[in-house]
Amino acid sequence: MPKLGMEPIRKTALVKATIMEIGRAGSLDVTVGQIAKRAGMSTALAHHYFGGKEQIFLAAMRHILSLYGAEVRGALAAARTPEARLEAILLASFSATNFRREVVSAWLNFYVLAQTVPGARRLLRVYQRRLHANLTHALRPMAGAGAPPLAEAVGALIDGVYLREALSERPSDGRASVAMVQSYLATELKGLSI
Amino acid sequence: MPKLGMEPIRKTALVKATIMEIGRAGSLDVTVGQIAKRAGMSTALAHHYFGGKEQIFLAAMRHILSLYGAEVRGALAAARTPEARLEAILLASFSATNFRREVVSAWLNFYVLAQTVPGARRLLRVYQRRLHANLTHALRPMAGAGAPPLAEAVGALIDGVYLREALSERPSDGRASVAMVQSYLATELKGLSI
DNA sequence: TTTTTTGTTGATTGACGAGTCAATAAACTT
DNA sequence: AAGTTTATTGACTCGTCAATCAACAAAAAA
Repeated sequence: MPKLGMEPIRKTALVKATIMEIGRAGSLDVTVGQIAKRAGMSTALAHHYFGGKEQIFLAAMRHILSLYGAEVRGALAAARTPEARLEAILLASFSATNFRREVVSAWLNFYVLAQTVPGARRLLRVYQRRLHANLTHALRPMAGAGAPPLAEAVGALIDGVYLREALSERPSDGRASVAMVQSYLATELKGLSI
Repeated sequence: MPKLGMEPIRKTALVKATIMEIGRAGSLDVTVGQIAKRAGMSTALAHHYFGGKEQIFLAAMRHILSLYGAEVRGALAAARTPEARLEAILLASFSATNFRREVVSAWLNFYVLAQTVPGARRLLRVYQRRLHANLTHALRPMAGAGAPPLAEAVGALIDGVYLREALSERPSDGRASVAMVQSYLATELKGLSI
């Protein structure tokens, strides 16, 4: 009994299932069969809607990225001062969501994919540019012309801290990560006015 | 015509071939057959010496790590002042070697593997501890008791800068990476004495 | 010299997996 | 009512691959 308009439902189900399976496996070593099964359909249907495995993966990455983007926008909307803007970006970047196993796994494998798959590389660029733009905007009032290079450094620091926290033994602590980046920035900004 | 004492020769050949193949594929999606072929032997022999695919991968990771360690030690040996120590660590971390395609690929996949394979996680810990110890030692004269947490931040910054540089479009520029971390440190250390 | 250890591979096994196809069925169009 | 589009799947193809085995060869030990 084919109900019409299934395409978006099936596609989101597949994307969610893909992210869950990547989290379970810790890698992209996931079969279309596993994804389809978790999404409650046949492998043939998964192929029907996405055409191939790589496109399923890319859709999943796009989804992760859009979740992160929404989180940042949401936090940013309520921020009035530059300091609040910065904190909003950091809180969103180190939120509990981003430390969930599936999300960590997605990001790490995203980096691997970005080496060779043009689509993944493009998505990574989108993330990096957006982060850089947000940081520059927030830092401009404090750092003026020094904002762009400082944003570069803070962006790298965020990625590095995330990487370490995500791969640490203990359950990841977003608050500590935020504090670390903030203390770095505090000194850095103080330095500017000397 | 079996010459004796082949084991170490075969093993190093396999490790090198593994790293090259990982670089070629950009992932761990590499067959034992490809590795064995590049190393000039049969798949059966690869299994004979290593027992399985995972052990080949771990040996390759160990090799990458030992190369990096040797590079750091070499640079550190010549450094007399704390500043020179720091620079040595940075130069080694952002050397051309570490930006070669195979090495980048090995590191990225290493992170992925560290999520699920205990052996890989252990190796990652070794790298992190060693870096932290080296940084703390170099920073102690300048930062005193503040050295350990500062070393933590610098370590994360190094990883983050490496990640970005390794995945950037343009050929990676080690010198710029070193400069970025150094300028961060300069401000940070100046801040301490205020 | 027999035996054991070390090196080596072709061939095979057994399993899995991506993608295709033909077929079925319900809904929507004309 | 006939035709078209959308949804859906079981079965199949074709390929790959990790791991094992049996067998051969040469050096070292006994």
